[in-house]
Formats: sequence, structure tokens, C-alpha cells
Amino acid sequence: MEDESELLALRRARLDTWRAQGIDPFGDAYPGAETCRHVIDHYADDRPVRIAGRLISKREMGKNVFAHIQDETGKLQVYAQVQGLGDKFAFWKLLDIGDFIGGEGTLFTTKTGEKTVRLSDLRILSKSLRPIPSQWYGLADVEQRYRQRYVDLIVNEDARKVLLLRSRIVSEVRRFFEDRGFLEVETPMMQTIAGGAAARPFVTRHNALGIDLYMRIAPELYLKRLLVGGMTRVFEINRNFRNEGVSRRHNPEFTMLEAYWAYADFTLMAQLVEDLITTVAQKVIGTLQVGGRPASEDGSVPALPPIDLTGPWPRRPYRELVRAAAGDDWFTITSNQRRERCTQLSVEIAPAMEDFEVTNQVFEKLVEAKTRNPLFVTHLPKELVPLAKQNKDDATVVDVFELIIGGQEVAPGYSELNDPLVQRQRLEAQAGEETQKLDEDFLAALEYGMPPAGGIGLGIDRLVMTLTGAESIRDVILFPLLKPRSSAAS
RNA sequence: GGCUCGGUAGCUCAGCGGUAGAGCAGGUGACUCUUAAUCACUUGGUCCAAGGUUCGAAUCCUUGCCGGGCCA
Repeated sequence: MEDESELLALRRARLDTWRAQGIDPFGDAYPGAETCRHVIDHYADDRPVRIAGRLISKREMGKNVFAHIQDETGKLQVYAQVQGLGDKFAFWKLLDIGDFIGGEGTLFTTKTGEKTVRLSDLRILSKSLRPIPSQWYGLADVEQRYRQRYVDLIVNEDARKVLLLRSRIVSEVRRFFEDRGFLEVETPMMQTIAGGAAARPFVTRHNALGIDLYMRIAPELYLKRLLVGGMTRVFEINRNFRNEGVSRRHNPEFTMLEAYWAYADFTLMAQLVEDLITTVAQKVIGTLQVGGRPASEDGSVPALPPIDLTGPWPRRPYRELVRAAAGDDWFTITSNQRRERCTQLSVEIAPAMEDFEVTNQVFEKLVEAKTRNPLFVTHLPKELVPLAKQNKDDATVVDVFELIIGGQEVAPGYSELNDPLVQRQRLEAQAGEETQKLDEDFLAALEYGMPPAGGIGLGIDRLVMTLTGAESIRDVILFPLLKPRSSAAS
């Protein structure tokens, strides 16, 4: 601290000045203030108001001052004059941009038409000891925006907007399920066996019990236990943890919605997801056209048309989509011919890939990546989803859908496998490949009997990305995981 | 993990081998309807780090750290 910059030293000096005057800049509560938005929207001139917020700009002109304060609802201009504030007018000299202030006054409208509070009282509520970034330029350094999200939130309106929208989206998702009789439950985040998905878990340690525990990779096996226990409609919104790389679309911890509906199947779940997403979009975004983007000014980034969520969303079998993209004869030609065609179609494949993986490359690159509006892909080959229920009429496919929006997988839905003997075979096969432990208790639960049920998983982060047009998952997660900096906090 | 781009004042950025720069923020002064207030003067730097090349490095080279993008 002996090396602190002039800017910091000055603010500390002012802190001392306040205290020398007998004022504690980290003092009392200041209840009862109106929000900026409310004052502007609902009050007329001459009304007395009490306000509080962070000082974000000031324009001093000798014996009067205009300034703006900010709260999470917006900005509000305040005005101070010597004759209105008396001795307290001198406070302005001690206030820095970034300080929290509170005040009382009456509303008036300036000659340029902005509603403004003429202060009759002013006090400091909290001193800011660090300079905040320029109001005009904001904070553009993406790394700093993620590491110090609080600063991002102070200066970047977009960051605040996404936070707010995410909160409302989660809230509406919850309401949607509650309105349909689903019960919200919470199942273990720390598990002795990490099941329900194929992913590497994080390991942690319980000291008193002397055992390793896994952060959950999915809640599925516990939610199904609840179906065994007699629940017919349950959902959970909570974090999953997967020990994988970080990218534009992946954060090691992410928020997952899973819902299970006894006596339903994947077709009913598809309808449910469609209703869910359109309802939430309509309520939170106010439209079913979401996520478009104009071209950048220099033309380096092309425009992106919005996604149209208007239903009903098409449902197409996997193989039909592959044939449309790679040729009607795709499934009748030889394996080698398929690999040659991949080269023609610029779909990269590895020599070691199995046939179904080659086909799935075609699907991912030529169908999924290019699908912008919602599409339910049905009749997936069973190799891709080994734990799902087989289709009655075609044993090579499973009763599953994959919902694709904006080129990415947003939600899978299942007719859940409830045959404990088949489930055991599949899990054992999987355990053999991946050295995953068998969840014997889950299998025991199924042996007690689980009703036929539909299930869905919906990645909340990706849903928020879709609805807000965010292009990186880090823009919709408040505090995304970053490697720590070697030195102490800047 | 590979390729690629970036890291310079509190913030946004320029400089790309020859004295470390601008705008905003900050400081001092002026100013009773400003709003990116204005006007005058002005402070502020481990140029991410460590090596190397060079008479001379923010700039060129190597390695490392952190981040963005693309790919796996």
C-alpha cells in the first residue's frame, strides 16, 4: 500500500477529511429511498422525494452542481445550489464519482426536459476508494469484466440487463412448472457416485466421514428415485459440475433444469419444452423473435437474423435430416463411400471413428450447426443415447428428442427407461467402458418400480444465451471461472 | 492441447528500433439550468514478466503468465 497511486491516495485523504468533520463516510442506513426509475416514471414536479444511489457523474459550476446518481433501475439527475443546501453544499468538494450518496429534495424539470431532484439535504452513505472506469467508454477489457463483474455492472448497462433478464427467465421457468403442478425439489450436489450423464466429475473430500465425494454431473438419478417414491411431477433448477474445458459454450459449473413427468413420454415433453420456451420468451423478452444482431460497423462481423420461436416447432427424424444433408443414399452406400463423401462435403472425420460417429459428424456440422430456428430431432440412433428407451417399432432408434436452437443443443427429452433389468445391462456396459461405478441403489429403486415417465434437461445458461442473443456463456454467468492471476488483486 | 490475436496512465486507445502520447477521469482556478458541461493551467507509467539481439527495445527474437477467437 505504500506505493498506492495518486488517485487512490486522494480518495483516502478525502475519507480522512470527512472523518475530521465528524462524519463517518461508512455510516448509517438510509432507508426509504425511492428508485430512480420510480421517481422519473411516477412523480411530478414539486413532489418531495428521498433518493439514494451511486454518484456516477457531476458537473460543477461554481455555486451550483448537476450530477447523476445510479441504481439498478437507472439514472437520476440531482441538482444542488448553495441556497438550497447551505453548509452542506461544501460536501460536493469531498464527493468522488463512485461514492454512494443519499438526499432529499423536490422534483423539477430542467429546461432541457430532464426530471431532476433539487436537493435540500445531502449526505454521504459510503465512500468509494477506487476510481471507476469512464462512464463514456465503459469497461471493454473482457478479462476485467469477468474478473471484476461488480465493476462491469457499475458501468455497463448491457451487463446489468443480462443479469436482470437471467433472473426473470429463471423466475418464469419456475412459475411455468409450478403452474402445471410440478414440485420443485433439491437433490444432492455432492454424491458418492456421480451418475446420470457421461462426464468427468470434480472430486472433493469429506473429512469427518473420510470419503471422497463427487460434485454432481446431473441430478437425473435422484429425480427418478422421486418418481419411484410416488412423485408424479418434479423439477429441479440447480448447478451441475463437469470437469471439462472452458469455452464460449462451456463453463465447468452451469445451471441445469431437469423435469420428470410420470405417465408422460418424450412427445409430451417436447410439447412441454416448446410451451415453456415460448411462454418465457413472450413474458420476459416480449417477443418470439429473439437474439438477432446487426452487422458490426466495420463489416467484420456479419448481421445475424433473429431466431423465430413461433410454434409449432418441426419434429424430424434424425436419419431424414442426415439424408437431406448428405444424400438420400447415405445409409445404403458403403462405409468407405460415406467417408469419401464427408471429404466432399468438408466434414472432418477421424479414421478411428465408428460408422455412427461419422454419420453424427455429418449431423452436427451440416444439420445442427446450421439450424437456427427451433427443431426437434427425433428417432436418434440408439448408439448415441445408450441409456434411453428403445422405440417400439424400430429397435435401432430410441424414444428421445434433441431440441436444437441457434445451432446448438438446448434440451434433450426422453421417454425414460424404467425397466430395471435393461437399465442394469446398459449401465454395466457403460461402466465397463468408462470405469464408472454402478449406482446399485438407483437400480434397486427401479426394481421397486418406476412409472413410465417423460424427462427433459434444459441448460439454463444456453437458454439465456438464446433469448438474450449473448454469444458467450461467460456473458450470462455472473462470475465465470477464470484462471487466477498470479499476483494479488489489482 | 494446436493455431491465431491481444496485454501501454484509473478507463478507452494510439505509438511498432531513436526523449512515453491523446481523449476521458483526476488536481488547481473560473463559472447559479448542466448533461460526454465549458474555459485555462496541470499531475499521472514496472509499456504483463523474465531472458536475448542492438550503441539504443514499449517496438525485433525466445520463453512464460493471463485473456479473446477459431479448431480438437
